[in-house]
Amino acid sequence: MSASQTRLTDFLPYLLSITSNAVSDRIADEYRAHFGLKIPEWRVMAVLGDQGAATQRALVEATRMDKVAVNRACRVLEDRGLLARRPNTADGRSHHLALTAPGQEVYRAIMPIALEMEARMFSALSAGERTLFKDLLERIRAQAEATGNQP
Amino acid sequence: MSASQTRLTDFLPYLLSITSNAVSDRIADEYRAHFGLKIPEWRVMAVLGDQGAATQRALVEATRMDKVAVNRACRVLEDRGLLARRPNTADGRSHHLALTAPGQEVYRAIMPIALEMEARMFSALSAGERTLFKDLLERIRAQAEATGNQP
DNA sequence: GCAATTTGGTTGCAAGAGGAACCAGTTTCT
DNA sequence: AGAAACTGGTTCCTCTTGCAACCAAATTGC
Repeated sequence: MSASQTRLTDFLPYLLSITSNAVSDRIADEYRAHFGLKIPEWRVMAVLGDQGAATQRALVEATRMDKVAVNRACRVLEDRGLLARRPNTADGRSHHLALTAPGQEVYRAIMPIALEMEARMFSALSAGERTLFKDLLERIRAQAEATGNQP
Repeated sequence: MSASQTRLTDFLPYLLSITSNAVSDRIADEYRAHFGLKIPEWRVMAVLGDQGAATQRALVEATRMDKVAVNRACRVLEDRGLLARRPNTADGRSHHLALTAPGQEVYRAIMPIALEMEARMFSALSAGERTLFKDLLERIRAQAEATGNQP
């Protein structure tokens, strides 16, 4: 029972933040070095590679990123020819976005690296601890988001 | 054993990132609403309130923030009269920074709120789970930082 | 069928974060 | 003691991020 924990380094939000940053930085380096992709771009590719075509709206939901961030990431990927827009017959405002052939190749090349990097990054945890960790994160996030919306 | 987990929402770095952001956002709101403090400023106050005087160099270590961020936070706190600089007799380049009397009052007012907020944010976890979670975070961060430094 | 509201997407702006260059004071080496 | 290398702190600049306003297409209500 830590009686009076007033040390910054004992605060969970602080620990959570610096850990997340350490991991993100490390991963961002890797993606940039290997493919010149930033995290938002990689996230969009991950969703499209996994789910197939989607609108930006759908990508916002899937990645939990701001719609501006999604838009920018898509534009970059489009400019690089990794992603193509096709008109959405059901709704003239949006487009169906999908990976092009080169985009799918990049996706297939990235995926194993992403998984291997995740494995390396969390190698300090046993398989059981990893699933437990996921579960804890999920509960914390749910709580934080629930707490947030009382205007 | 998730055979082929290629879903973005199954990636630990992704989950870690969005959870950390959710918590940070929530906390940032609280500090801003109550005291007009940003997270970097709050971190500096937390360290000074707990440890007493320190140089910026020491604050950089204690908070794991960039030295520019520390400098800016200190300047803001100084302008608000919450923190004072005293010459460092041992080293003319740096100063000893410490909370002023009003600064200590703010610190004492913030602390219970910070603790209460932490408790609320992590109320989804049992006491045992919280310590476990801390431990897992620590190991992950160590691993991430170790992985990072091979130039 | 047309006005009013909503929604997907885009643009612009302003704040935040981090890096590189820089200054002043300190240590090291001769 | 003086030159060279180093370090704490500051400034400057760039890149990223998020919000708010905006446009165009679509839906709702009359």
